[in-house]
Parts: sequence; C-alpha cells; structure tokens
Amino acid sequence: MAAYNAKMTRKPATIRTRTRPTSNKAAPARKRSVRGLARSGDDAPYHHGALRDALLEAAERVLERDGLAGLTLRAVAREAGVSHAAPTHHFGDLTGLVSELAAIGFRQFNAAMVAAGAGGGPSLMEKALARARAYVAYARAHPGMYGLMFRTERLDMTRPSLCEAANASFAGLAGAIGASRQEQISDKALSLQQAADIARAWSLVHGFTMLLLDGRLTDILGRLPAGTDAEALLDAMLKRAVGQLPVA
Amino acid sequence: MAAYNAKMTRKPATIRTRTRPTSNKAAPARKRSVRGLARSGDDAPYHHGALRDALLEAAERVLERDGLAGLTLRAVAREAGVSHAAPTHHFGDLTGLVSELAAIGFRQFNAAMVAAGAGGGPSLMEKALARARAYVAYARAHPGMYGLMFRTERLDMTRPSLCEAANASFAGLAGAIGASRQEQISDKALSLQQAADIARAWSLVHGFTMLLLDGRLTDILGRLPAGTDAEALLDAMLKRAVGQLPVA
DNA sequence: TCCATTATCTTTACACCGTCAAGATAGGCT
DNA sequence: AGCCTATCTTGACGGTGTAAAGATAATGGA
Repeated sequence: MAAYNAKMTRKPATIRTRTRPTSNKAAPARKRSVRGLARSGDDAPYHHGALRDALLEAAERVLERDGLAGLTLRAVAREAGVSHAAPTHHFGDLTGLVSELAAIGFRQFNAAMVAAGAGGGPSLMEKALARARAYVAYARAHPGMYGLMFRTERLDMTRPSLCEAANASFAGLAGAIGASRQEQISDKALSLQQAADIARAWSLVHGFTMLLLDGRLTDILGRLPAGTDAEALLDAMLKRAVGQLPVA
Repeated sequence: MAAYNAKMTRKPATIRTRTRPTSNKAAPARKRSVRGLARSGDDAPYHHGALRDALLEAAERVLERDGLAGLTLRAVAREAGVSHAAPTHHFGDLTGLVSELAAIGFRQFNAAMVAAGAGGGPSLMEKALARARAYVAYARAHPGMYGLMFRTERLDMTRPSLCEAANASFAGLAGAIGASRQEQISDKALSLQQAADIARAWSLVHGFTMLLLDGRLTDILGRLPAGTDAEALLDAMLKRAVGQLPVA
C-alpha cells in the first residue's frame, strides 16, 4: 500500500528519490509511530528504523484479521508497508517470523495463566480450575494465535525465544499440577503418576480447546439443555475430572 | 504418454530440501490397471476410466509419503499420472479432494475402533479402554491422515460423505460412553453430565493424540522412568481418568 | 451406421506464494 | 571525505490453486 507499491503502477521508475516519492495520500494503516526514530514527517523513509517490531505487530494484526491461512510473508510485509522481501533480513524465513510471533503468543498466554492463578481462589484446586478456564478463554479470544502456537509444522522450536516461552508455559502447567498435589515437580525425573497427571490435565484442556475451535463440539453443544454453553460444559467436565484427585 | 509429467520432472533440484523429499525418481507408479477399461498396453489413454478412485488412492499415498504439507492438488495429479487440472472435474476443489480423503480416513478410523471394541475385553470399561488405545494407535500409524481429519480449515464438512463418516465416529464414541455408564444416549437431547462425560473422554484422547503428534510430550516422555513409553503414559492417564466413574 | 452431444482430460494463463540474488540507500565508522 | 555495513527494494524463479478454452473419447439418438 505504501510507496513501493504505488511505484509498481507507474512506469517511469527512474525517480530514485525515495525520500518523498508520494504524498501518501490515503495512508491507510501506516502508523510509523513506533519509536522516536520515526521521522517528523509522515513519509516512508528507506530505512524503517524499527521494522522488526513493526512486522511482528503487523503479523499479529493479519493473523487476527485473516486467520492462519492469511498469515503470509507477503501479506505481513504489505500490512507493514514495506516490500515483500523486507522481512527476510529480520527473520530469515516465514517459519522464523511465525515462530517469533508464536513466542509472543506464548508470553501473552503465560501472562493470562499466572494472572488467573493469582486471582483464582483460596484453595489450590480452585486456582488450578481458574487456570484451566483462562486457558480455554485465551484460545477462544485468540484462536488464530492458539492455532499457530500448537501448529508445530509451521514453527521452528529451536528458536530460543519460542522454545523458552513454550517451556515456561509447560513449567507453569506442571507446577500447578504439582502444587495441587502438594508435591514438588522435579526438572529432571518424573514418576509415572506425576507424568500421567500432568499429561491428563494438559490433554484434557488442550483437546477440549482444539475440538471447540475446530467446531467439533457444536453437535454436543446443540443438544445441551438450554442455557448451557461451552463454558458450562467445560466447568462440568473439569469438575468431573478432578473428582477423584486426592486434595480439594 | 504423460508428456506433461516428463516435462516437469527434468530439474536439477539441488537445493529444495523441503518440497520434494525423496520420490518421483523412478516409475511414478502409473498402475492404470484399475478397471477393464484400461487399454491392453501400458500407455495412458486420454480417458482414465476410474480417475476419481485413482486420485484418492494417489492422495493417500502422497499424504503418507510427504505429509500434510505435501498434499497438494498438483502433487496428487502427478502421482496419479494425469494433468494438474484433472482433479478439478471430479472434486471441484482442493478442499473437495481433501474432504473425500478425510472421509476415507474416518471410515478406516471407525473400523479400527469397532474392531477394538469388539475384541477389547469382557467388561464395558475394558472395551472403552481398548477403544481409546485404538484411537491413539490409529493416529500414530496415520499421523497425516489424523491431522487432516481434524484440520477443519482444510475440510468441507457439508460434504455428505465426510459429514456422515465424521458423525459415525462421534456416534461410536458417544455410544461407548453411554454403554460404559449403562445408559442410552439420545440423538436429540443430552444431560449436562452426559455431555460432560462424552466431551471429557474425547478431549482427553484427542488432546493426548495431538500433543503427542505435535511433539509436545517429548519433554514429559524423556523424563519418565526407563522403560515407559507413550503407550504406558496413555494407560496410566486413562486408568487415572476412569478411576471415579461409577461402573467398572 | 454416423454424427452430435456430453463427459472427461489437457493446455494455457493468471494471481499469489516463498525464496534467492542483485541493486539502491542510509547510517555509522575511521 | 570515503568506505562499510545493515537495511530495504527490485526482479526473477519455481511452486501452488483455479478458471477458461481446447482436445479427445464415450455415448446416445437419427
């Protein structure tokens, strides 16, 4: 949408005066207010200044607007107002950009979880339930992001930022399970019972989330008594699942 | 014969590690023996005769060989030995082909489940556990197919064949849950408890499957006591989950 | 029997995609 | 001042889905 694109439509292409090629008449979403580095004018300098962050913000916008299928390298570049090859220098790859975006998602996700755990309730079990509710709530609020975070084929898990954020998420889950059993979860070894409890909690809430986001639960939800929605179903499910746990 | 294909295959392919892993080098498996309509010779007649089925078989082969990312309309046409636009007439769309393939997957999946339920064990609970094990085993044996079946964004759930096969799968699950509770599951209405039990079982096993296929459980599996693998973890998880159910 | 119609398959073309290579520009350094 | 490097643009290539038009076989009616 920006200057480079407008230049495609006009033939001469001899003008290299990048400093002021167009008046940027419509200026749809150019923003460019990210850092103090931005020029006083509203034009598009050759060097962006904070393109990396701008690209990530643009990617998040594209993801929320057009979904996972629309999250394209070129679409992100278009949204950020730069050329289609600009992201390459900062992320190397589509996988790179997408992985950094997923890392951001994991950090948001983790923040939502610890907030829910902090304000959950007096008992450890209530805190765990609050975390589970926050888990599903985040995924419903950001379905594209959640799908991205758990769509491994599009991610590069060896990226430090992503790996760290995802591990933090897992550590939070394991810690919450351990706390609800009043045990300490070791970083090194796990008993089969501990592992089974962690995997059970995660599988339950992740599976519910995926089925819900993929529309696989509409049949069930449609046959429920009136007034009960997905949240009520989740609550009933969780209460059923924690029924036999030792502590309450 | 297949001039369009010979034209495509001539390429050095020095880089390109991603799109073409290993195949398409010797004898693209022309087969062409499907019906008596095939010519006596091994050449390629203009009219295939049974292209629809051949395309579905080719698609399944491509999916198992190259995964979901390689399941491309053109790749399927290549594998079947026809032009890239041939599938359009039979499936209309990539979504159409993929949906028909997913329907086949659901039918295989359902067959595996009823077989597991039939030979599961004497008690209803053991039958249900056998079904759960068969569920995960199918997904591990056909990860691409399972991913396709639950990747709603690539499917058209309004297709009768797919919708029917997916509904049969759900009905089998609901019936098994109902049987283990010695209740009858109605087609029309569900109590919150019934719905919660169905959603819980499905979420648990689907979530475990997805996490396992996406490599999200490797951390847990790596910290398990020696000799315990994913199946042992699943078993421990299931035993934990059914601990509080009324009937055994 | 023969021809017209229809279904099937191929060819061609277009827009979009990711990625690479080469050129242009700006900021920073000595 | 002059070079250097990072950043961004341009252009190209092969890949993809899909639509339109052409080619070919099968079918059905005279």
